[in-house]
Amino acid sequence: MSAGAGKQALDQQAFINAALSVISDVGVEKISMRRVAAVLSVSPMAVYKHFSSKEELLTAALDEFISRSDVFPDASLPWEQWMEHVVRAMYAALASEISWVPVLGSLRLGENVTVVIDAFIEKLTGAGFTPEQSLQAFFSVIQLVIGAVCMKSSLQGALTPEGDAQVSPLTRAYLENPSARRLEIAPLFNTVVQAAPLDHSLPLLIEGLRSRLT
Amino acid sequence: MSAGAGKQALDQQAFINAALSVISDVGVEKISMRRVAAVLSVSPMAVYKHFSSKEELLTAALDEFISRSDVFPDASLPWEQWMEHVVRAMYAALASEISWVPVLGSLRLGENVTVVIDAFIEKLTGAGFTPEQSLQAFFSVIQLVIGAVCMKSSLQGALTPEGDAQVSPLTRAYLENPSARRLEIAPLFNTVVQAAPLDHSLPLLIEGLRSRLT
DNA sequence: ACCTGAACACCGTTCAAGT
DNA sequence: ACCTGAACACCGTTCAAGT
Repeated sequence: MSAGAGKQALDQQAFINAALSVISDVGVEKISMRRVAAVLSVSPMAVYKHFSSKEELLTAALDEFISRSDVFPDASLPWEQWMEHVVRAMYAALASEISWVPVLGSLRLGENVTVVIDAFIEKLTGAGFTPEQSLQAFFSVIQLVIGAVCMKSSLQGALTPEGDAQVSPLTRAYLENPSARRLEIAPLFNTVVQAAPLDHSLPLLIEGLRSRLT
Repeated sequence: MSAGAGKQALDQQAFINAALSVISDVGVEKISMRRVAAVLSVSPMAVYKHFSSKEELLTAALDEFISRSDVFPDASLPWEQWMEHVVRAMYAALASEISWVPVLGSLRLGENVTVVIDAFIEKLTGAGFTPEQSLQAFFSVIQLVIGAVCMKSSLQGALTPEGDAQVSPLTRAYLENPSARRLEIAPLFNTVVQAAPLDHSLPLLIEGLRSRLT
């Protein structure tokens, strides 16, 4: 917009993009105002012209991340399949940028979440649920996604290196004080822990919802 | 143990207790090695004789927190009620020390979680579920608790001051771009958001489980 | 308006040293 | 063995100043 001075003023979006690129490089836990500024070759203090704190920048970055995740399937699917797709897409998005997980509980949810809510209510009311049931279903489902992704990140020990016997830390803790019962359970334990967390909880929830409908 | 030199050597437990007291004073997000050391009137570096990093100290502190939470009700309750009690007790414990929530996804689960698992499997297999179903039910339930407590902490804007109209930040975001649909939903919105998150999701899950049993 | 530089009050962690 | 002191390489944020 300005004259050809080479460097036009940066806007909020530029800092949000920079923040997301830092996050995908080093993770949310290592992002810093200095790093974000460095991506834009700008002084660390420039960020404060656009966001009043690190938390505000992260809140905006999370909202942008959500809007880029694009979770909606074909609208013509029956509600059970539509919901399963949306939930799995949310889970996949968060699992692909797992470092968001620890801060999910401390950041405000923003504008783009409301778009997802609208779609959810539209679909479920169309299927015969009341608006209230639909809204409650949405929050139940979000709970499951967040919980699942927390489980995933806390059950597998942060970085599982390549080879290794692939025994999760919790499985190891479980077998440190063995008992008759534990030895009986142990074979199940590792497979259940390693399974995709949504595979059991999501069908349970959908079944619960279906039983409300009829 | 040593002579009456006034100050016997500190053990791991002393540092864990100090960490928990710092957490209950200032929250997990503000704990630091220096603060923990200060509680014990000791050099910050003393902590490293017992824990090799801050993360290890936090992992031990979380495990201790879990063991103190004491979630088990009367064993004679039918499984649905037993489970509802355990889940609500877990939720209440985490809600009372809400600052744990953000780190739940990044800390390893420790020994004391395995005790809870054992009790869960015992109860559910006694009610007719297979060991595998019981274990999966446990993880589904943990997902719900973690998700619910994340929702709670991220839906209410960190600190809701006393009076105020009590409109959650998400509700406000929802009404910033109103539409016919949104105005219709709005009255529900705030009440659903403010409700205890488990009140809807937990019955759904239990209903789903019950339908598996028969 | 937007950005910079220096400074303040903190961090986690290492290392050599004390008793 | 257990703890200390000083130091290193970082943080978020404030403030006065530059253009």
